[in-house]
Amino acid sequence: MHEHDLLKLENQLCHRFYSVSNAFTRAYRPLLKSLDITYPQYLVMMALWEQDNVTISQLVEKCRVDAGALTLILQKLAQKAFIVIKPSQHDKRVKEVALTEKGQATKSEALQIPKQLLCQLQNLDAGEMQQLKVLIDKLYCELATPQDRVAANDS
Amino acid sequence: MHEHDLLKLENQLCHRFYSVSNAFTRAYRPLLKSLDITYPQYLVMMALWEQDNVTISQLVEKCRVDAGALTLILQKLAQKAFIVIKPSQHDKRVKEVALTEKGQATKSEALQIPKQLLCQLQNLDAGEMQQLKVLIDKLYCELATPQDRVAANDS
DNA sequence: AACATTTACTTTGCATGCAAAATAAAATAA
DNA sequence: TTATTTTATTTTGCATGCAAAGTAAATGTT
Repeated sequence: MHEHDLLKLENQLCHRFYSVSNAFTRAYRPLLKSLDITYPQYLVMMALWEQDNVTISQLVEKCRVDAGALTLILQKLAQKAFIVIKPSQHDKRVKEVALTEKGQATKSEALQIPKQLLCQLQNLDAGEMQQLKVLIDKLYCELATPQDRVAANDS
Repeated sequence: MHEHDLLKLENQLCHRFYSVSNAFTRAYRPLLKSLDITYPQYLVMMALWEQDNVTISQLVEKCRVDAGALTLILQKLAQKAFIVIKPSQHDKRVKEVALTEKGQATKSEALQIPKQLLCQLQNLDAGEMQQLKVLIDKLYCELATPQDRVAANDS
């Protein structure tokens, strides 16, 4: 590859991730509409369905959502009565996030979402899907800042 | 995989793209700082370095940036004197985007960017990089809306 | 105990990303 | 030609993503 080609868009891995990530958000939007949540809010809900009663910093680590943005996301999920946010008893700095009954109940509806999306990805077989996951995880570990990397390896 | 696992974050391809895409943006920021441009602005500049004097809709298609957002991005690149935007002679609806001398000259500086970023990705060999690109392109074709897909196949 | 430091979040300011509505000009139809 | 429709781009309103500054509470230090 000539030096000149280094700046071509089609050679950029980053541009592929940019395109696909945005495409995912657009693809999820109609599926999430009936739940009345956005894609980042969906990430948070998935984390909570997997493990309830967690702190905000645990959500930041698991969802890889910006902490500042998460403050607003959680406020909106609380407004919609999916979650409740309460200060921790032991440490007043810490806030704990818990699913409400509505939040828990929504999980069964949400189970349809991945199924519907997978229908749009018939082109990729399970093996390719797995390959992608492995390669992307490898990529993330190198790309993430040192702090992020520590968090990623812990999980 | 149990139905229950369908909603686990670690099983979501979308979350991987979300994480990596954001990580790319953060990784590029310090490299782009000396050029005084943001990551989306960099995408537009790469497109222009590859082909100058293009219309806005051509940039939308090539960069896969939202048209509404592109209006602002182009305004900022014009403010910084990287580009000039002028209405087309033949069709007053169309606007043509052209690099200024400064915009052209910046290309040689920008050549350092991909090199610096690749240094952070030593973990992936050329073969894995290529695999990733192929798989992601395949994914994009399925994920993109019908309109997007037409555009992707044209290029 | 009093001060400095670290930690967990929130706030702020700026830059998109996105859908949907709005504009203006060109192409078509009647 | 006039009315209708399509096309290219912009505007609007809302939701992040991000770095950096700000807060308040817990820890550590002297």
